Amino acid sequence: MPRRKQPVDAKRRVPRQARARETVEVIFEATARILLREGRAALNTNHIAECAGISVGTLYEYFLNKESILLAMARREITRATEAIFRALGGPSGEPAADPVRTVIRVLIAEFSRNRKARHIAFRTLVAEGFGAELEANLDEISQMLAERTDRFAPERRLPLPPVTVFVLTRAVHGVLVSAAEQRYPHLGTPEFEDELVRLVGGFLASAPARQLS
Amino acid sequence: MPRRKQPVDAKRRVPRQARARETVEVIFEATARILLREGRAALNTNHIAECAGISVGTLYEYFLNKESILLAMARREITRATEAIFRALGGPSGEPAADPVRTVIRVLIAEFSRNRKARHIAFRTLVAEGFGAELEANLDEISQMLAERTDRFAPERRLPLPPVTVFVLTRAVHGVLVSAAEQRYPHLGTPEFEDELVRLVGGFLASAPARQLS
Amino acid sequence: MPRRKQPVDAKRRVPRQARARETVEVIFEATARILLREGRAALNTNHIAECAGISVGTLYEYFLNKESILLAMARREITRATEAIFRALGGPSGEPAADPVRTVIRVLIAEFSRNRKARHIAFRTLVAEGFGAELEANLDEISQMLAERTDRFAPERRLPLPPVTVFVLTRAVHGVLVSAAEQRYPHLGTPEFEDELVRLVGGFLASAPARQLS
Amino acid sequence: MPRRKQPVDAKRRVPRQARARETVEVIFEATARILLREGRAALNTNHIAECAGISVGTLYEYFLNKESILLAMARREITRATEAIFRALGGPSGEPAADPVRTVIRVLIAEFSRNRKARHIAFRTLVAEGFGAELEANLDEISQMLAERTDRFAPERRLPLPPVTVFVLTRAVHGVLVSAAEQRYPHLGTPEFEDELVRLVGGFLASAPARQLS
DNA sequence: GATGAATGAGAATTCATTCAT
DNA sequence: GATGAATGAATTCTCATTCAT
Repeated sequence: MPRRKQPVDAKRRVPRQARARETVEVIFEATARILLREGRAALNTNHIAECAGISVGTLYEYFLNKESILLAMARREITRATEAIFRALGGPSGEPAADPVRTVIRVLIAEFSRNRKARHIAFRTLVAEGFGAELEANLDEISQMLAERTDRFAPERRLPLPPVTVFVLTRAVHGVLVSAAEQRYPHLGTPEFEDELVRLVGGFLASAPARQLS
Repeated sequence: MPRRKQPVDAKRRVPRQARARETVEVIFEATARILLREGRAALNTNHIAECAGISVGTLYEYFLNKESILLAMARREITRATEAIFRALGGPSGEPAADPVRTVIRVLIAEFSRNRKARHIAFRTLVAEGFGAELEANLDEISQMLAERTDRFAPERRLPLPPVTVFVLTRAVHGVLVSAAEQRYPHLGTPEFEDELVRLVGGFLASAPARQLS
Repeated sequence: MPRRKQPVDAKRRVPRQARARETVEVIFEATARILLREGRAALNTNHIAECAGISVGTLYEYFLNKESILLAMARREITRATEAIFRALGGPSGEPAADPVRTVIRVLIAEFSRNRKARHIAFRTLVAEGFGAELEANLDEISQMLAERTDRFAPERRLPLPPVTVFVLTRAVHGVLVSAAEQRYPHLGTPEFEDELVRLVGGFLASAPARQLS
Repeated sequence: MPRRKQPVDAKRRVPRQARARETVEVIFEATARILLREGRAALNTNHIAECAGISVGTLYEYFLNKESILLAMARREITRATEAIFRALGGPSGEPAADPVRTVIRVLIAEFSRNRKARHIAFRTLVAEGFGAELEANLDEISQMLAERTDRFAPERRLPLPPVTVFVLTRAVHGVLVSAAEQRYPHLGTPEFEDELVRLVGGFLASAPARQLS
């Protein structure tokens, strides 16, 4: 590794043309493929470029360095998961899902099942590069949205939840999913797994101490 | 000629003498300091040796390679946490703690509060190098032990818990603690935080479906 | 050229052992050889290391980058020239040379005749990297020394010279030498050349307006 | 595929249209700005094009390669200086200036005061690329012309000067000016500075050994 | 046991130049 | 004439590891 280190953040060429967006996509795919097949240690820019069928130079037109690729991937995954959840819940103003908790968990499981290894490594990079707050903020955003939603359609629920509860709840679910996705757990995707997660959340919420309506 | 990558595992000299143990300790401290202050990317053997005030050659007397340092650190943390839990629970055959769940959680919080970031990075590396199984095995071991214990003193509990439940429970707790440690979550260490975690576990166990005694 | 740019200044390993000093010398020689035979464009760290019979890694133990090698060379040349002049003039407290101006010019010509091309490129780098002031300071230091000396042994001379005169004089001589060394001028080293330079200085000093003794 | 290094010389399109001349000007300005603000190391064609607000492709319409840009800049400066001197002296066949030496020096000081650093770097590059002869030839051309001129109007002068004298004289003056420009010497532009230079040349010429008329 | 200079494969990154649009 | 995305050879630089002292 030569000279240390540029910002990692800060985009290069903004992919405006279709061609450019394609290139970025190809880079992401190559990165994921290498991560999956050969592991993080085998990930280097020359290899990515070769795998992607582009030249190193082109790669550097779009990304500042190796880390920033992983960073971008992680961010895209975050955006994607968030959108999937919104969509599943019927959009910002849509009809409430019958069981919002189960809906969200189902979507999350689906997201974490895609591309397990690359996703995980990308996320790890996000945290390692000091952008872990983005991930955490996203968890809070989702739970915030869920809370509002539940509130709107089920005001008898004793919400809003206090911040500590939200923190524990989101990190618990996230921790289970991350661990399961980490290539070690074969049951990610089974109905039992989904049931257990729903029960985790349900049990926690059910045991919440009564709280006066605000 | 650098001859790269030997099996990461397989210990070198077992540090028996006091001097040797000191050296290992000094290496661990240097590693933690670098991880903490300069991040994962700045961690390399030359730097560790320099920071530790020893020569690279000496470092290689004690560790087979870079990864094995992190591996050893992470293992020590795991061992330490496991022992702390055992101790708190009164040893393998000791008196039962009044509330084993709370006892374990209290110990875990204490452990995660120590040396937050360095510990986390060591863990992350453990996982990255493909030794995640070790970490996971440890989680399962602890929960297994807890389950037995609870079983022994509270046989009316509908144990043993099915593996999926154990998985979700342990990873949920671990996920919360990791996130709190990583983020320097200000509430890590408050009674409310402990209560919430206890409630998380308790609520989950309480909502477990009835199960016929085997 | 990868990532831009480290300090250029700031030494690495200080060559204390004889072996180390040898290595530095070997690097300098290789650099000079390449510069002479293949030109500045062909100068790269791999090539230098190969030429010097060492590995690139070793080169980087002693120098931060390519520029810092040139920088060090230039500095060594400056030191060397200064010492040669001092020596020729009989040391700080020695007997005065019969003709200090000619003595200094002779030494300077000898210095500029050695290693013309490498020397020149090293100096150019010194200036390009923003350390041109060192060179200028050296010129001033030498002329300062000369002035004191002449003053001491020939107080009837109308010294001290005003700063502008010193500036013009030193830069004039230096300019002539640099230009002659620049590979283009074949007469560097002939007695006529020396005579002309002595005349340049002599004529200038002779035409100095009278100046009251301080 | 970047195909490197074509003969640095050999012009491309001769900028005939006003638009074309404008583009060349913009490129020169961008180059000077980069040289000035970021140094030689930061000078590259992509950067120049970006700075100039044109595309790299366009840049290559006007210049064969990077070096030829600097070459053209340096040449323009030389031409400009030469023309200024001719003009000041009243043209090739005009009336003689009262004091040709002072006239030339005044013009040179004015030239070197403009655009100091960028000009200097362009020159340095010219030399580095092996076109130093062009610069030197120009110096000789000017001094030659001056000599003729002085000869024509003051035949009692013991001219022609021998080549060594011409060399020393021109390089001395040039050296002083380059150093002053490079160092942002505060006195460049003061009457004293001009006087000193005139004295340098005058003193040198006055001390020339008698020479029989050819 | 300790040292630390040396190694060199390998990874990162640049930038002059082209060419299809 | 202009554009700017793509190219990839060339270079810089790192760092795990060894081994002679």
